[in-house]
Amino acid sequence: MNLRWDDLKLFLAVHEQGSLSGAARLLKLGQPTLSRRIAELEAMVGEALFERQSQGAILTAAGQKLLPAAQSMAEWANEAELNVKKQTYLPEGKVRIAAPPGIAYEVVAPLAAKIRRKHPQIQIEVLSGVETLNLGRGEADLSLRTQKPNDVDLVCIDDVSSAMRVYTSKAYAAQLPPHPGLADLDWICWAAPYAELRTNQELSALIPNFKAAFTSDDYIVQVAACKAGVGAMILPQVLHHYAGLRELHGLHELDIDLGPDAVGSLYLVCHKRHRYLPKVQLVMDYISREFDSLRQDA
Amino acid sequence: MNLRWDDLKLFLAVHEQGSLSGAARLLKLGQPTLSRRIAELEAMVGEALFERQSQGAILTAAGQKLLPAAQSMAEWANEAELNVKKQTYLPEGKVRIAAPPGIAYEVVAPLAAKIRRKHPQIQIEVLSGVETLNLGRGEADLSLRTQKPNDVDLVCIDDVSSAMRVYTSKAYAAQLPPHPGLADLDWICWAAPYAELRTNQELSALIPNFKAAFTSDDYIVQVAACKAGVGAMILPQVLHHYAGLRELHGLHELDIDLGPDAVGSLYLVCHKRHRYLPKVQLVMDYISREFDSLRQDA
DNA sequence: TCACAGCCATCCAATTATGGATGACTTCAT
DNA sequence: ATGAAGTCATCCATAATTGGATGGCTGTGA
Repeated sequence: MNLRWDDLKLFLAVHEQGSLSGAARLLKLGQPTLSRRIAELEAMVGEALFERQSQGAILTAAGQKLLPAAQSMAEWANEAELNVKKQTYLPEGKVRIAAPPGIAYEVVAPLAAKIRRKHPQIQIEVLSGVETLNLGRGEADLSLRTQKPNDVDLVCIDDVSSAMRVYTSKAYAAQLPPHPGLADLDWICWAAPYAELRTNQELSALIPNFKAAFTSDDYIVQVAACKAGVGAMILPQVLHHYAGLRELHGLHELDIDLGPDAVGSLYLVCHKRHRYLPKVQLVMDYISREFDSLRQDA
Repeated sequence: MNLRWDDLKLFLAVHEQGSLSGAARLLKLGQPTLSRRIAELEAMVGEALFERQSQGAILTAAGQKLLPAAQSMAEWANEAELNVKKQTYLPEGKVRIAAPPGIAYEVVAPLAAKIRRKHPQIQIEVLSGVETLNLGRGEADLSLRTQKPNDVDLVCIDDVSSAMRVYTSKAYAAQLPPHPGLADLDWICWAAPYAELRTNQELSALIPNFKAAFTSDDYIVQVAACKAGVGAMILPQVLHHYAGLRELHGLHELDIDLGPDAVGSLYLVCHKRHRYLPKVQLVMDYISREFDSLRQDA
């Protein structure tokens, strides 16, 4: 006959909740689905298991007889879940996170330190770069991306948006004319292989005959140049607020409007196969909490 | 976490069939479906349950831990099916009993006949041998053992003890000297693979330079040799009393003291998961009643 | 008497799952 | 060395399932 085991689960839920609707809510199923599934189970069994009333559903005699087996299955299913939880309760192992260089340095690295203090059994490997790694192939477990993924196998767990702002050293800002425009600034930009990054492209779009005054492929070098007064760079505002004790400390935010579209987003992405791995979940939770604090600082 | 109960069913089928393809065939599912469903279960569990090989799939340690719960669910699901089919809680199905050869022949076989007369819907399979089968793996539902189990998952339902005595044919006994010693007897013993049985070892301990006069791996052959006057064999006294109408009828009990430790026990053992299965419980009740009559005859 | 809230059953567009085809791999027999 | 037979994983057209919308019913309170 081959009763579907999940149907027995639904059957038990209906009994415990006292109604098909209640069971549907508990199991996060549609009420039509619950109704149909129970009807199919009854068809397979050959007689009614519930007597439907407007107040709910009551077990028939046949349903009463099925109940002990369903309850025992539920007990063993719970054992299975506890078993699995015990086995995987302590997340451990390496989690590889891919992130753009600035994010890698300012957000992920300090976060890794924080996670490691609490969870020494977790190793974090940060892949700093801008290539879209193949999460499905295991090239990274998690990815922080500035573009929303459109691959159906990828899940966007969380995201944070931020205004993009212009930052310089105080000394550099002091020697600017009043109300400077974008073209009045010397720009610090990304060198190859990062030349195609969005900030570079936006500056090219906004400034006629745009030429970067300084370029580097190393984020830290760019920040050092900015602090040394070489020029200006575009950064997410939340990074400036967030990294109070980090490299961005001491940079001055210019009061220059980059336009309504000057908003950057950061997406926490993973492959759906990895989503429930305990070690990945642990790190995702930490990143989400950082996103929470980023949102509150903004 | 909410493991899908049907996924556990698939998991168990893979284990029992030894491959994803085999499980797919058994369950009349597509092999890609089976492959994906197991992958999804593993994703939810957070680690691999099977080690895939070209020869099939082998349980990992995590899979081993999940197995008992899945097996128990299967048993209760089967109960649910039987329940539904019969509309009454009439135990039915196959019960496999493992027992040492002599016990299998003298006790279990006649008992099986008795049970079948009253309960034709119960099938009994007797596994005659001395290996300690893995009850947890479902290799047998019940076990009659001469050693008390110490596995925490096994339950000793009942047990019976008996003095061990020496038996020969009357003709053989008639030609013995008065008050013969153990060394005066020709011994009928177990051949490989049963050579390590306890009676063999006890004789080796009691008789210097002990050599069996006759060995066989077949219990019936040993009894036939004994009746034919080849020599003596050690048997539990209750078996001789019990099997009044059986093969041991006609054997003569010698008045030889084997010592105070010459006591054998028989334990009725099952796995705690099977304990409350109606079919198993029915057979256990019958065996316990046989133990009762063995104790009274002693 | 009437409105409301809960229930269940049905319809059908949207979503998800399935499995045939396929490729890659390993093992075994010739 | 080679072909056959088994395994597993992936793709994607097709089939199956889901659940929002809806209607009908009952019980309850104003």
